[in-house]
Amino acid sequence: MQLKKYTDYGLRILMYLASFDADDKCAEPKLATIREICDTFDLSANHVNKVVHHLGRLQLIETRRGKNGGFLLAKQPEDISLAFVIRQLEGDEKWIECENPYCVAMPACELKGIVARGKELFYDYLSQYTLKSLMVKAPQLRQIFSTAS
Amino acid sequence: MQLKKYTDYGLRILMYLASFDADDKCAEPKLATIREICDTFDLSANHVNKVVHHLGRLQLIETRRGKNGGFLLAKQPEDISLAFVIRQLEGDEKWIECENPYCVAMPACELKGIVARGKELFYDYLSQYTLKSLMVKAPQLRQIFSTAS
DNA sequence: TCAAACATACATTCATAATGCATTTATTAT
DNA sequence: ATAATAAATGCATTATGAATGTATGTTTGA
Ligand code: SF4
Ligand code: SF4
Repeated sequence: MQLKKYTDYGLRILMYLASFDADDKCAEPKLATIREICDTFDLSANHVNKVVHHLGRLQLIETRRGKNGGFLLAKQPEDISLAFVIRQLEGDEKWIECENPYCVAMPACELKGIVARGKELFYDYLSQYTLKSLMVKAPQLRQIFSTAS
Repeated sequence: MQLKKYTDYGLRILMYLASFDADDKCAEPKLATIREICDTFDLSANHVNKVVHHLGRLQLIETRRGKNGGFLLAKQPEDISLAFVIRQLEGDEKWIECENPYCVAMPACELKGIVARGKELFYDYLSQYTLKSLMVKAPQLRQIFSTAS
């Protein structure tokens, strides 16, 4: 019972982007690159590669190929729901798998419903937070990110 | 992000015991055995063995070795909290691991706290349910369990 | 046309849940 | 006493999926 690193990596990437996004309002924000993220967080380039691609497909970031390419937030931080991000990156599977193999208790089991509602409660709770909620210490984050090797 | 089968097996065992427990109030309830559980749910004997042992250590069931041995509920179903059972069987690790390897964002990261509170919210929600909550269809469960090969 | 950057596909490694096997210990009916 | 039964315990193995690695393709700007 733990979030995948994959999911957390996605959130780190968004936090990274948002922390610099807040920097200059009007100007076109500088694009970040996979290399940059890997250097900052000391992560595997290929893993980050996939997460970035995923975030792109989710339209949370805009990716640009080619020289001087990279990616940037496609929305305002306050419009990026943590519930959405985590649900999508994590996958939305049931927290208990009752088929596969089939459980005889199924027809009369209250448990699966209780756990399913617990899961929804977790996401409901997360839905009150956005990427902006993670930016209360944006200057410190920016400081950390820009000094990290 | 899914509960371990191990955890679900534990809950099935408790449900099994409770469903028959409700049967006769005053008489010493019949003991269930690992073999019985395995036959009913079509599970691996050794896996169930471990879960039963764990439930015993948690004082949720009383185990008896030797001929005519087995196990039975050590408490009333209404005194067995689902939050406790799931937390114990599942293990109580953090849902995001920020050390191992160490994440540079740590000092300024709001995310870890948000997720940790979400986890607690999940368990708070579960704490309003007990094994008895799973017994609303006890007769049907008993029916299923007694007819399952 | 070259180099930089993401896109894509596939292969491999690693962690751990899940399962299997063997033996020991306790209990009780015979 | 003894044999049968059932849980306790320890260790080995397998299966699954996350995590990571390798390779190549594609787009884009200088
Ligand atoms: S016991 Fe209930 S929750 Fe668990 S597998 Fe069976 S039906 Fe699903
Ligand atoms: S980003 Fe925050 S939650 Fe994720 S690992 Fe780093 S400190 Fe922990």
